[in-house]
Amino acid sequence: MSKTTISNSVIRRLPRYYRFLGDLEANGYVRISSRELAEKMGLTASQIRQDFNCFGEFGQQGYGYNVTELRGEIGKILGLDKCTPMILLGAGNLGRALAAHIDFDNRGFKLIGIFDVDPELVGRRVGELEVMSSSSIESFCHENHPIAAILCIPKDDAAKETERLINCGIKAFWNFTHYDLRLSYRGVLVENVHLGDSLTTLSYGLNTMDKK
Amino acid sequence: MSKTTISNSVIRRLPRYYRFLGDLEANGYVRISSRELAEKMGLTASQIRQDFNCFGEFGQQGYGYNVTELRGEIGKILGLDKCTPMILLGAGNLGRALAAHIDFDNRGFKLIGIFDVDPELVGRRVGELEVMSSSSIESFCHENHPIAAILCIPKDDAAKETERLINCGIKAFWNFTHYDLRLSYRGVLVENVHLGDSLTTLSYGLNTMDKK
DNA sequence: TAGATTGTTAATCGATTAACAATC
DNA sequence: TAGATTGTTAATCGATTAACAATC
Repeated sequence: MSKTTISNSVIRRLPRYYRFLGDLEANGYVRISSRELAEKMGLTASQIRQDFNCFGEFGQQGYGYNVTELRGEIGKILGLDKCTPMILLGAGNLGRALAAHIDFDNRGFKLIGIFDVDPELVGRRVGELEVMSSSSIESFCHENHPIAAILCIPKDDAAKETERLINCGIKAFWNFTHYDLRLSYRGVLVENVHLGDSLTTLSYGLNTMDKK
Repeated sequence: MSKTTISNSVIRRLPRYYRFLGDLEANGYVRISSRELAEKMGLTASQIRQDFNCFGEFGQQGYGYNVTELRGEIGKILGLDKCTPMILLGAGNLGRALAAHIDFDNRGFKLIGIFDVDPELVGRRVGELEVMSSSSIESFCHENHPIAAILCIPKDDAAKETERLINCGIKAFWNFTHYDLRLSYRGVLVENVHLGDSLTTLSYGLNTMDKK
């Protein structure tokens, strides 16, 4: 029976399931059991069945799960059949790399605008888009109604620009800023990516390893 | 009393403590109580005290914690006083952006070499370094002994290159590949960063928000 | 000394794992 | 039908929160 509230731990595992199921599909798998999937992913079969059953009954007793079907269901749960318009603030190294590197289409988004304050960068081509001046964000949003935004701007601008984007109708932030975005406007989402923190945990690991 | 095994949840919070304490220090804070820090970080005072006490007694009853001192202790725990030599594999968009964008020095690392298979990229300057040919990895490692590596290479090369780097003495991987690095060579660390998965959870959030 | 706040133990909460009846 | 594997309930484990004695 499907649950009403899904725990964060489950949500974080969904994209990974989706990814593994895609690989299995590409390798010609038609069916898979929770036991076999657990083995491949380094989880327990119990956990996998619990996770899926948060959303419905996708399997069949005695058979397992149909790979394509299950992947489709998880894709729908993740909203990957959608195509939410997204903009990027900050066309520096990282911003440009994300614009070029991320497969937005297969993750439920479409990148439709890139902005920077630096006149040197304005007009520069990044993939299919041309960097626009930050001053035109309002008019652009008024016309094109993006719903999500990537933040690749300096820490000190983050609070101000976020406020501004919320006023432009942005509802979801993918934040690469060194600023901990933790706003609680009702109905505004934040996904913080602290690459520095991630690297730091690696340093911790090496440090404690040495001491053993 | 300090614990022997530290849970992963605690470890993941350490870099964030370190970051917040840095901000506090920059803003002239000398002391802070667990209650006040909890408020700023969106945690509970209990949790903060529990976390710190995994490593020792850093506070003082009736006073709280000395900001600079506590930050220093956490920095030491994280190994930020070290300077582990690190190399980068893959000088594409993302690789170059990381090389330029990440503050390695303040996270316990030093980037000392960048490699790519593409002859077009070899010789290109990225920050202070020049991209080298992947074929010279072995000789470079033999001479310079890097301990950590960033993987920004295609998914299909990940398994092979990882193996190769382990043979060169690499002990820690910061993996941006779409490949789930989950090797269990004794004494080899992996930090997987799945940017696509992170964006996908944002899609999930928007998708479920809409349905309410 | 009185007030504040830690370090630490006990209680609660939530997530993972185990078990098993239901059923394909 | 027998074997396999799910969906789901119960048991366990771990992490978070609450409480409070110790002490600055």
